[in-house]
Amino acid sequence: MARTLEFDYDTTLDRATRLFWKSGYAGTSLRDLLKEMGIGESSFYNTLKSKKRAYLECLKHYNETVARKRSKVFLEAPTAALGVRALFKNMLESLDNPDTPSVICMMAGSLTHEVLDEAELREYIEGQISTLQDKMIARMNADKRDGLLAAGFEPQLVVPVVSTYMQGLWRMALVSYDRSRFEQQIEVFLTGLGL
Amino acid sequence: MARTLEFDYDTTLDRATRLFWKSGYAGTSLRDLLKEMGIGESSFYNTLKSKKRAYLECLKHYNETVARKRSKVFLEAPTAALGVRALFKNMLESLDNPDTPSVICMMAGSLTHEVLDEAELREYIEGQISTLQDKMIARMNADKRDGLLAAGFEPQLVVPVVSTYMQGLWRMALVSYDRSRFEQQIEVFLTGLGL
DNA sequence: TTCATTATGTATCGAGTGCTACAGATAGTC
DNA sequence: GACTATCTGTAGCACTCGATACATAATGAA
Repeated sequence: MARTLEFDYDTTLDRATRLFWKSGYAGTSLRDLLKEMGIGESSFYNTLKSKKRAYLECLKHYNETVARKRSKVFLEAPTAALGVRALFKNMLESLDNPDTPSVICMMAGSLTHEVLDEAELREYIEGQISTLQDKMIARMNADKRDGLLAAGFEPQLVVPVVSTYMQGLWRMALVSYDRSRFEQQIEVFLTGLGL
Repeated sequence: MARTLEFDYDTTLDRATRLFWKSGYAGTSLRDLLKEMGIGESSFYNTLKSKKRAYLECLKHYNETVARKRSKVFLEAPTAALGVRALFKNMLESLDNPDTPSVICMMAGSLTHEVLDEAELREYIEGQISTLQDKMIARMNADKRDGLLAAGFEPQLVVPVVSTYMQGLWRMALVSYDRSRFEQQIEVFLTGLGL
């Protein structure tokens, strides 16, 4: 009934995601984006509606790929404590991997001044963070019942701390990253919390 | 011998600082800046040299005022442990204070993608962070000798963790801030580290 | 006063911004 | 082929960006 899309949407979105991830929202111009995606303005505004919406779409795509793997890494570990450790290990591997677009997680990188003005984006990020936190809390509570975590250990209090600390690590990596130092401080952090 | 400045440099820089602090580097246009400062292009480029240099100058100004008070808050506490607690309290007060330009510390807010491309800025931030960390470590070591901190407590390992966690808190506050929740997780964090 | 020096206001630069209008190309339906 | 519907390339929109050119105004030393 009508003309078909000439480009593959998923591939294109993936490329856009890598660019946004690397340079952030403000640091990525529409021209850069189009060049990377290999499409023209018309195709862009036809599928995605604006730059802002495109960013949100890319962030969702990021979550369904990279971030999804992370939560899988956590959930598939034999215990919650090991799961948290696996999360940090995954983070360090990402930092060491030269193929990673940016030194910072796209979700973490999205927590900027600009976010405050974009309600939809902020709410999405907020939701994603709390969803992951809930998964971690649930898993820890299960471990607690199984006696894998101390009776005094309180997941709903500890998890936000872990989550917040990770945000900090992503940021710190921007200014100076040294694997062994990071491993060292992560160890201090985790043992302090009883993980 | 020559014409004198018609505006007060310090006042003007202070205004610029508050604007940069509030909206970030990319989020602040030169026009906004000039309007807030109450000067023209000529005066701006005569004293500060470029927008980038202006931002760095403002960040330094921020450190000499706001951040300086913070480190004072830490150093003047009776013990290092109380000093760290005072730091977090100061942070919460800043978050609660409606007169604070931004919900995020300007130093923390400067840790963005853009920073990576600006060597001078990055090095400055790096230096400031490690300077504060060194002060904290020194103070803790003194407390340790005085028996105010456990013998097993290792300042050079713990301080980076505290520093990183604070960065994370500033970021988290951007998306959702609740004082009592923050107090709660800070308490969990600190007691875990033995502070 | 003369003069060099610096400060300021105005106008504008060229480049880049996100975005849109519009004509033409491509598809399925009749 | 005619018709409708969607896609795409090109050109350009109105605007903002950071930065600059230049004439003019103020200052103090000679």
